[in-house]
Amino acid sequence: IRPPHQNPPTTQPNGVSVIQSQARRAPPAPPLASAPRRPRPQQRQQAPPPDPAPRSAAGGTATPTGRMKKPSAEKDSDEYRQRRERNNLAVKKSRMRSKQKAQDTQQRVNELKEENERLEAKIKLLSKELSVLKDLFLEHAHNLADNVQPAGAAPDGASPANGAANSHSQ
Amino acid sequence: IRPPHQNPPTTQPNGVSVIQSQARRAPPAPPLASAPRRPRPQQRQQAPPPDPAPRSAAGGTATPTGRMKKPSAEKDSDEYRQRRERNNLAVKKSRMRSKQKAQDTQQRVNELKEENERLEAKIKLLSKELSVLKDLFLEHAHNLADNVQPAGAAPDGASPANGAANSHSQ
DNA sequence: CTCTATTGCGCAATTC
DNA sequence: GGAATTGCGCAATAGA
Repeated sequence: IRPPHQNPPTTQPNGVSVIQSQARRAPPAPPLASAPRRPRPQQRQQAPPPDPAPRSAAGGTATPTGRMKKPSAEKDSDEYRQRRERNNLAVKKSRMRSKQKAQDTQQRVNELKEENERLEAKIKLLSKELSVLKDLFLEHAHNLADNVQPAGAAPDGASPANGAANSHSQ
Repeated sequence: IRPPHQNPPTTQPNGVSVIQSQARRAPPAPPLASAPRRPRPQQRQQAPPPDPAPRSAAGGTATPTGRMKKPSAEKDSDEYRQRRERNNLAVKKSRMRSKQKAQDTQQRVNELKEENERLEAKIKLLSKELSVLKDLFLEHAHNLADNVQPAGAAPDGASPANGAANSHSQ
């Protein structure tokens, strides 16, 4: 595992503070083979899977220089930058939480495992105790039998411990 | 959760199919305010924070101070594309596993919780049984007392069930 | 050194 | 319009 680094927000590892800066990104930065920006189908919404039409390729870009979607400026926009930055922040936050949750869950597993062991140990103990007591009962019963039967005359019928023969289902 | 969509890579939102071909990405694509590709500081390795020389952009083919790994062409390289693609694949795989693991862990928690309940129920049962048996013992002890003491004469000393007075803790 | 696996990051789409 | 999520690609590493 790799210990998370820590990079204080607003600073890049290399020390470049990238944050709220400004401008630059003149090059549209063709993301490359990057994602078509996935449709992101969600549970409720089901994007039509097929998209048989492989796009007419890059042809469309009427505005090589400009952004197609947005008439013109967008990335140059100061506001765009702000939004991006806020989003980036939100993303970081979200991911942090996600990670934290995963860790917590893992820990939960460990705790539960421990408790399980504890409980099992207890069960073992209780079972043993029970077994001992039962043996005592049996022994006692035998003693009674030895006394009563061979002697022929029972000293008295008083307080016969009762014949409770417990039958446990285990 | 969102059902993974399926987006056949190779399609751009705007309809540009950009995939594995080559060519294109002429623009160095300054990702924006983004990091100059962060050094990714890690525990063991601490990128020398300073890198005072902020790359002179693409130009420097030479490797003055700044190491231009690849003098110039790199992204245009066919090989570059291949590597990227392979990595993208690996990334996807890795993320999938990660997600799967998280799910498994969560499920583990549920299972353990269930088992815990089971065990606790069992403990309850055993405890109850024990308690009953103990009560029987007590009752028996009392009966003995009633018989022996008041009568004054023990019928016989034969096979006295033994005086085991068990004292249980808890 | 090459290749895969991980991981932080920023982006954009989508949800809420 | 805004924050939160999430799939994706990139690049830097870690690991083999």
